[in-house]
Amino acid sequence: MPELPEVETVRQGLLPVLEGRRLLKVETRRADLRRPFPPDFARRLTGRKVLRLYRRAKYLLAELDGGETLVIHLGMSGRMSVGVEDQKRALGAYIHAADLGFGKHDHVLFESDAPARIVFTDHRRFGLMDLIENDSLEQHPLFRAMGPEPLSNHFNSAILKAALKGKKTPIKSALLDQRVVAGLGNIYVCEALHMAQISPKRLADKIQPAKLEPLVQHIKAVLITAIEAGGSSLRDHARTDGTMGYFQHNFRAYDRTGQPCPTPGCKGMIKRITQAGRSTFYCATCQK
DNA sequence: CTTGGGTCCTGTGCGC
DNA sequence: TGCGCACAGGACCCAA
Repeated sequence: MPELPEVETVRQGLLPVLEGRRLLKVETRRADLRRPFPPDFARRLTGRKVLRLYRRAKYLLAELDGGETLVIHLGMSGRMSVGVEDQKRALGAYIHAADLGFGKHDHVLFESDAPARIVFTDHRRFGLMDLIENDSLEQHPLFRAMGPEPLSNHFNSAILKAALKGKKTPIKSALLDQRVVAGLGNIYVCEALHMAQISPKRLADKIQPAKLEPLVQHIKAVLITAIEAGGSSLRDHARTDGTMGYFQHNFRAYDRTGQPCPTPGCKGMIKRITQAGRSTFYCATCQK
């Protein structure tokens, strides 16, 4: 599910209940997600204070007192929700018993001293959680080869040019490669390529140099706009309060098969093709 | 080294 | 209404 804008939206929703707060209780409700939780995961988290909640690419990172960082990846279907009972209690509303129960795919519970009850739900279980020493975070296999953060100054046309040099894959696949730029997924790659009017089939090292800077700017722009919209809510993504993002209403190409191309003056239709096993949506008329 | 394909898992929507 | 298949915001792992 979540690409950078969705993870950022989740981070912002969790800030008031996690950053500067202490974890009073942590409970895992099964032994693994994509892989097992680290040894004593819940026990090692209990009582720790979250000094800072930040994001790297699609990872949520909670820096804890004691020199370790809780690493969370939402996979395809992961959600974090702040318990409705906390919101209702704040409003003085009646708390329904069902609000306190667990669903079938609620895998991790965090309680902070906000106070708040935060539930991680992930029906496909492609998500992961780990606890890593701060000093070894950058060298950790999850982050070691990761490319630049797209909204930072470390992501620019010169860096992108170097990263694409010699790449034999289509640009669509290259931009999904987290070593090239970290945080894009299927939606925002399709959207950025449409905005930049670059064909997803064009080989990565064959992009005209003059088109690289616009591509970089469109990538940044679509991410920023999507964050402002609270991300895209298709199937699984919701904000931590359960409300939906609305960037899906701004899609130009993604999931718009058969609809007219929104590029001004373009008479094309959005097509769906498969690249590297994933759907690509684009306009063959204006994307060259 | 790079690249492509299969795989993990569950749920949903479609055509028949 | 049921069944089977395709597909879903991701990213490993392994073979070539």
